[in-house]
Amino acid sequence: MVKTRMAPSPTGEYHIGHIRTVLYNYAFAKKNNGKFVIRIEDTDRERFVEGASDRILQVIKDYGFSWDEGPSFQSQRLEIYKKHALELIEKGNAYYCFCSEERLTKLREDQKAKGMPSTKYDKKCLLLSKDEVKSNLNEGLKYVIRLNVKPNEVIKWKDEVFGEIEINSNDLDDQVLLKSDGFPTYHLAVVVDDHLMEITHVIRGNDWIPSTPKHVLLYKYFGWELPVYIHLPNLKEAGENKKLSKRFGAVFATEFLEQGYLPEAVTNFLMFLGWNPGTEKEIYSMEEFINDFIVSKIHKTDLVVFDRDKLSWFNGYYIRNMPTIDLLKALREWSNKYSVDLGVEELGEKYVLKTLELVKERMKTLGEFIPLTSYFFRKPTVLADLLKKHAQGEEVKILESYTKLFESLKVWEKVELENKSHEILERSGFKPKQAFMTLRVAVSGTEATPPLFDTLEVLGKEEVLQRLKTALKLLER
RNA sequence: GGCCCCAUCGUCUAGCGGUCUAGGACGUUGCCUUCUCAGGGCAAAGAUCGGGGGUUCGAAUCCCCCUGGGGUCACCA
Repeated sequence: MVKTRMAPSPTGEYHIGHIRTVLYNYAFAKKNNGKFVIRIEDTDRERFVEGASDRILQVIKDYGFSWDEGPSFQSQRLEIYKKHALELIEKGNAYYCFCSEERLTKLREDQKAKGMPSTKYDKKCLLLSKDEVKSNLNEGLKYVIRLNVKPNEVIKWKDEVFGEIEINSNDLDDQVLLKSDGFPTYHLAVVVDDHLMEITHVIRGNDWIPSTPKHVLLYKYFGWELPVYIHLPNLKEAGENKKLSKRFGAVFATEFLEQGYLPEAVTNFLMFLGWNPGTEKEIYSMEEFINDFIVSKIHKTDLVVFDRDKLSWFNGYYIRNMPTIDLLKALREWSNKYSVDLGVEELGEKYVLKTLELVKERMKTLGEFIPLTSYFFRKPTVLADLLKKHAQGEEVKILESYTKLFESLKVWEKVELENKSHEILERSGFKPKQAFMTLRVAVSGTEATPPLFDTLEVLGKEEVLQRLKTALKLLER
């Protein structure tokens, strides 16, 4: 059975790139009727961040994912890793090392000074006799357990995306497997856990390629079957050739949600960062993605730009194509979850729905609802200059004649408003733009709104007349 | 610096020896729809496929070199 996993480390906030990795792991498992598991890799006590794992789990859920097993925590499985490290010592594939940190740094400095191409541990402790080791252990000396890498051995494996990769063991260091605090390092823990949890496919960022040979070696020493490796192109910032940076916008998975991006829009965007179906279809639901996701279609490339403009387009697309009633629900949930005041409270659900109907094709994020609809819920601030801008000196005449017209109307709906408004144009000689822009500004305070007569209809007769009156007063001064 | 990986419009990409005068999407520009902004429709600009050698009747597609970019070299993951 296919089994994939996501193994977050609770050392900070979850990055949007991590969600993309979750997405691919999840989809691949589901596509193959397999399982997706979550494992928390909390083996670094120094960088451990309180509450981080809860937040990571939460954001994975917020993006619409669920898991079939876990979360399990590596910190609760310490004995298992130690047992396996000992097993390797037994076999001669690992050894105790009692070297101090000072010696290690000095060693590295010396190697660097000598111009050695890379710095590596010198296997000093491998020379220790069994008795020496035993007495060191009895004295309670601090130790680590290191991988015993044999020289000049070719290590190779086949990556499903990048193909055959091989490396000489001379380029590998005697990696620490078990730290002096009794915790395993990543390399030991992943291999042991992936094997014990029967993970069949490892899908992760290609920044892991350089450490894969260590894992391959470990599998070999344990005598275990290698999982299938699928490395993904990493995400980068446009123009920077660098990792995503806060300087250019959100980078944490939660930030996008906070700003009013829809999970399904973000995941749709993420799907195409390193994968495509080979067709021209670009709008994908999770089900469709699971159905069409094929590993051979993962783009074999180094870096992929995280194009915020395209994300924004996806989000706008999802917003305007969502039934308005569902959008309103999403908007309310968002405002509750992130304590954002929509500023719509007193006017009732129906009214809010009408305004949303008018602005939804203009929204790129949920948050944009607020500035886009503010004049529907509060009196706008109207600037005299703006009022005069399109009126060509006729602002008072325009506002007065339309006030008179609107007062006389029995039916307040947009077709009627539009027809009657055009009739005035003919009689008075106002140009459409001249009159309608003036009205628009008087009623909304801005030059950009949904179609004027839709706006007037929603605002209602009383409110429109009041605003026209206010505008007229402003002009008197 | 050692090792590993990568290289098609600005960006995400299609392409797997001939159908490519290189297709789509985002972005950009223009036109139409119109009272504005969006949205929608249409159109345009935009890559001699990083460069140079091969292989082949024929290469974006295969091979080599160069260049450029990225990753990684911890008792971090």
